[in-house]
Amino acid sequence: MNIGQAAKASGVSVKMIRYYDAVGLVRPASRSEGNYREYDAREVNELRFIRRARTLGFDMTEIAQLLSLWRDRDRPSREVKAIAQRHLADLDTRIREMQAMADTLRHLAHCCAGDDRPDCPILEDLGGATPEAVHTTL
Amino acid sequence: MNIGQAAKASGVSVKMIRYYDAVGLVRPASRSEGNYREYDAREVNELRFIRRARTLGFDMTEIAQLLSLWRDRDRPSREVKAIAQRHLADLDTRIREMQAMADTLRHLAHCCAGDDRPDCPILEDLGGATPEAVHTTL
DNA sequence: GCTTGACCCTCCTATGGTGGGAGGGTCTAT
DNA sequence: ATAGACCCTCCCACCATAGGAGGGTCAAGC
Repeated sequence: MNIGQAAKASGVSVKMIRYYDAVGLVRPASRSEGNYREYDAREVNELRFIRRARTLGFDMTEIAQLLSLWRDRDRPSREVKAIAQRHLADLDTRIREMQAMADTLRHLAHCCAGDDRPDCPILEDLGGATPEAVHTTL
Repeated sequence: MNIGQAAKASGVSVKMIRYYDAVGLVRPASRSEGNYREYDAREVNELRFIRRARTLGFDMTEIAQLLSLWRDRDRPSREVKAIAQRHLADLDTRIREMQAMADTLRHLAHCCAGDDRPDCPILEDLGGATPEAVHTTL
């Protein structure tokens, strides 16, 4: 199985397979006589695993850990869960931050007439957050 | 006012001020005899504006547009609102995506015992999403 | 056996926003 | 005059991904 077929079967792009190979996230693929990378079902499964983990937002460091636990039949599920929960906490933090942004923006946009007039609470907020500080520090 | 003072007054790091200068987000700062960048209250206000916009998640392209509207006293607030709403929609999309990730992960983590045993629904999900596809495509 | 086209290879570039550092110049206070 | 704080430019790294150039390999059809 060539890299193109592995890409189709796993849903990971050819580019990314080569990248994962280069950085050592997957073990170096064996090579054909013509120096083509060769893949079997096992390796395609690992690529799938990586793709699925990426869609859940795990970064490559976390995926490397998850992969090695996946390969280890005697892993304690505690370790997997710990990684997942750390990542989950991370996600929740980022979601909260983005929600704070969105809430502020929604409020400002709601207060903005959005017509021909120049008065705009959005720009006022951006420009005038704490204007007095400038005067006092100059 | 030197760049360090402008950084303190605006809350934007020295590094980032130079970067905004280099990429043209702000107009090139005037220079002293010794080639030091010089800032006045007006420019510090623009840096503040940028910082505030960054905390609301606007990217540099959007900020460039917002800045030019801010500088234009005759802008129609419609244009500002349009940019804000586009960005808001973007934020909401990303929030929804991350929430989907978090929800899935929360469910999987909840189902995982997290003890010494190797059985782990998290790894099962990552590895076994659609395993039959591999067999049928090999 | 030769050509064609699909596929593969490596190496380089860019993205976006930020930080870090090297190597060297400027300014200010003692 | 010297020390120390500050500034300058230029380069590198991050993370995950995509694009392209320049060239090799393979399979099918002639």
